[in-house]
Amino acid sequence: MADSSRTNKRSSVEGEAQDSKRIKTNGDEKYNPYLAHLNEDNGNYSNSPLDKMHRHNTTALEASRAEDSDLNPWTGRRHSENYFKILKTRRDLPVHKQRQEFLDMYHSTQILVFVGETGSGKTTQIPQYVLYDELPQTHGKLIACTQPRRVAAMSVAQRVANELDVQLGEEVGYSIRFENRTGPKTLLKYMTDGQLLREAMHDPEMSRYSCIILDEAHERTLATDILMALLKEIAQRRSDLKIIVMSATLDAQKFQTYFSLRKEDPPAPLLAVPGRTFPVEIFYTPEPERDYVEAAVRTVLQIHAVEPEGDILLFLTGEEEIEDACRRISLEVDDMVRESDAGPMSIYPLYGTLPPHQQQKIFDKAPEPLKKGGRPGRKCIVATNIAETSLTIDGIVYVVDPGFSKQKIYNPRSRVESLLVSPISKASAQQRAGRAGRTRPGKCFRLYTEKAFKKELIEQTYPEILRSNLSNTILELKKLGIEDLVHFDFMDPPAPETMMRALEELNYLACLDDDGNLTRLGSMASEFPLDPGLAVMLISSPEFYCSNEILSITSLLSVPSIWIRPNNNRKRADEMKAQFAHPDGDHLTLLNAYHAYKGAEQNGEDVKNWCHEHFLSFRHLSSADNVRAQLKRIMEVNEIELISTPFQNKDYYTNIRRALLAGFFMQVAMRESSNSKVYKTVKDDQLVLIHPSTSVTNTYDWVVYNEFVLTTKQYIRTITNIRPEWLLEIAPVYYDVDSFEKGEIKSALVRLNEKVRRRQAMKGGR
DNA sequence: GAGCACTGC
Repeated sequence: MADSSRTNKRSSVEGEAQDSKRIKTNGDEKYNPYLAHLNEDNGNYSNSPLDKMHRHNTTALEASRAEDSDLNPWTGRRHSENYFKILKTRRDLPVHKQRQEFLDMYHSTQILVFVGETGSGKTTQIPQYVLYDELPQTHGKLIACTQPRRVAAMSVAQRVANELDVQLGEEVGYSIRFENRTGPKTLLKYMTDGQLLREAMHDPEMSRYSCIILDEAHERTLATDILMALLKEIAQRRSDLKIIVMSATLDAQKFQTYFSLRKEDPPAPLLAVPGRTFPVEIFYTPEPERDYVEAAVRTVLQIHAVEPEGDILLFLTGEEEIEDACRRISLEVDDMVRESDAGPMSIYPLYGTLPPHQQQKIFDKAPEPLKKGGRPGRKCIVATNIAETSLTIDGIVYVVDPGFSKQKIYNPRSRVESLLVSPISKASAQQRAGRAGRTRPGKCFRLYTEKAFKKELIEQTYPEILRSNLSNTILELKKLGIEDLVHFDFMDPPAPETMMRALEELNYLACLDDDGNLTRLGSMASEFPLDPGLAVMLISSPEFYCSNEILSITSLLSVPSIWIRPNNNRKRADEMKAQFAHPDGDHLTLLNAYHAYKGAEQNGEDVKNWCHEHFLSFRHLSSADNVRAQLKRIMEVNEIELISTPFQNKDYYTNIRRALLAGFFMQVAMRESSNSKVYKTVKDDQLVLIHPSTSVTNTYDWVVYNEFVLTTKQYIRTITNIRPEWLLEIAPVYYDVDSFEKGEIKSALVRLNEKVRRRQAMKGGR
């Protein structure tokens, strides 16, 4: 059956392929097979086994033959010995057995859903199967495979380049922020999902690609969700574009249903490949645990006492909890070694803000027995969710899962994103358990009851799109040409209130006009990889004669904090920070620190050392520098002037403070009353305190703040003193007195208006 | 007088 349908299609497909050969698709003669002989190192298409293959009508056998040949069909060079070694292991992967089945399905449909568990080889193999069927060199369109994380895009691209026996950056490449390793010969490109989205803003039809593979779609990152919706639309206009959605098994059906293009269409076809993992035995507690950290520590010690050799992975929710648990485990293990001859244990904390060299330590070997023939040592890693997806550690046999993680939640009413310790989902619990079975059969100890697992845990973690502020997303979608956001076909549509809040904010920022259309400012703002407020501030900054400085501040605000404050040296760190402090605000303090850093660099100092001495993060300062360079390029393209007020000019800092308001006029707070430390945010009247990390010692009546943080109390963090008159001048629409509820802020604005009017009248009278 | 789940452009 399958064979005859393939033969039937052959004629028409062949016609297409020849057509596309005649057309020079991308203006680069290297891609035109008729000119290929002019190109010495790329001229083997005419003898290549690929020549006999017909696009969208190839077989697994043909591909295998091409792969087996002495000459590399993609480069014309002789295959290395290593290539054949790798080829052999590739053919042992579970996915290999289904290559023909995959091709049959790929040929018969425009969109297909592919599920494969870890170890199936889907991320490396499927794009290569597609490559041997798409034959991109005949028509010049690329194959893209997206990943949620940069490291994955880089390492998988390297792996696949090795498998195909080509140089990374040539036929196989990757593209991530700050690094594009692709070239004119590139046929297969790994990239982050965010990067593809950014490309789409300039190429909304994604016309450079003939096939787009979305990997790890089950993670449901914001970018993946937008891409899915976008691709679903594009697919209806571009019948030549193929789409593969790759996911873990659990939610395959949801993807299938979603990717049925029209209501009357059947669900998108599904291909499933088994993974290669070992069984993991699950244990539950008979009763709910009151204190999960305590229970987790106890469980780890118990494993160490009675279970055979094998490393332990414990999931907790954050840095503090992890460091605390590590200390407690370490003390107890010392006792066990002394009292009951237990084996040694190395304990490693693991969380995202840990510097990379400390993260690397988790890959150290487990310790040797203390004496010859003694009880074996083991490794215990205490990690956040980072070990659930981003980092895989081989050798884990025991997983301890208390069932919690910190999750971002967004409250559209108060417009606050915050982190909350919440129960994980079933999918997460399953993923965590799976970490125990990567190298041999393992055990997972869940510190909750089986009933709680079945009845209380939700199936899937809510996708990010339902838990985020969408201002940035909405701006991107407008730039992508989506007019009707209300009917835009998201897999999980965000709450209308979240959308309304985003539209409202973008309207106040003048990125959208009153009809919801993208303005010139909005279009320009979308070019920057920044939140809309920051982008608008940056674009407006030449009007305040300080775009150089605002560019620096913007970069510093878009990287993690540059201030280091070690627990054992807080005082010294604070003293150092005070050296950079500007009395008027933290934004200016940041700028001072950055200028000092650049100064040290220009003086030829050892900057790493200089940062260390000044309790500044070299890592984050240099990444701010990277961001600055990228933003600067975008400014130049958009002809946004780079200017400074001379430092000697008395308005140097005033201009910067005023410029901050151009993007952050909605993030202003007024002191509740003189002699109070409590502030009230404008319009939404939240009572807040200034975050203790501030370098500002004076108490000002009006401040602009960078972020609202909800922890033990409500704080505003990174603040700068402003004059309220500036608000009337810079954001007159937002500060229209009539739009304010009755209260202190409204009265203050009324008084302010009168003052301004009096002053103008006096000027006019003179 | 706090804290920083994790990504990404």
